[in-house]
Amino acid sequence: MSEIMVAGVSPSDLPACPVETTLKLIGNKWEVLVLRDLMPGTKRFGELKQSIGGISQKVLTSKLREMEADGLVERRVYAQVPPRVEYSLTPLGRTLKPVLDAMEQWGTAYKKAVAAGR
Amino acid sequence: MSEIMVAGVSPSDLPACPVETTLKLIGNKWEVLVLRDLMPGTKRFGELKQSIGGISQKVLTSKLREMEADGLVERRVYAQVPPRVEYSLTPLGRTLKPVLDAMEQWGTAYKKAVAAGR
DNA sequence: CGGGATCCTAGGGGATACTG
DNA sequence: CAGTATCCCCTAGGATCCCG
Repeated sequence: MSEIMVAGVSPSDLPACPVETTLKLIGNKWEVLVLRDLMPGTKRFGELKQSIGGISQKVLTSKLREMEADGLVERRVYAQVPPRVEYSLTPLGRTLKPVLDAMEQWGTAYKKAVAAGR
Repeated sequence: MSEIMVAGVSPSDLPACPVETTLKLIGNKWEVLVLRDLMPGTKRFGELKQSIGGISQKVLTSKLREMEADGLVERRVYAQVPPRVEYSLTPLGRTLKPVLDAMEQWGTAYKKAVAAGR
């Protein structure tokens, strides 16, 4: 990750604890789900809304804006009508894959334990 | 994790997606921080409140109760006065270490990038 | 289609006071 | 000390309507 640019963020904005730092960027349920659904590749706004499921467009819009401002997500607008807007992860956003993987693996193991253990 | 007992949870309570399953249990900022601070070992209520920082005792109590109900945290009460209550992670709770580690590593790398890259 | 702009509500969460 | 019990606030987030 050493070559990733992190514009507009001063170290003093960040908590001392690394875990809290991570929470500042993806401490919200919706943010994690956006990450999950963009990890495989680019998606349009509507696709994202569908695949996340249960999110309102207002919230999805605002989360995407936040994540864009944080440098995790890239927004590409195509000048055509009807509008086409595509979202994808930035290189920085993709560095979060290990976190997502850990969550996915734990969830899988937990579900297995629940199914078997009781 | 195959030998962990997960009482009182039916598979139908859980989302299909493993990531969402994980979010159901530790999708909250405070829950992650409780996990972080109990990972090294047992702590008393007051210690926990201090080390987490910025959490009210009402919220801490309720989060600990939830996590206890979810089988992540164990609560041990010592019959003495003044009361002594100790919290620790259950074996199941400890299986979340990889998730916490991933978050910690990402946060560390990110902070380094922010400090250097700009 | 992708979103602004509004309006509105549930409930997460703080502050304070009291108790075993 | 570790809660429980209130009161209260605020804002995350849903629903709707409109617009380029």
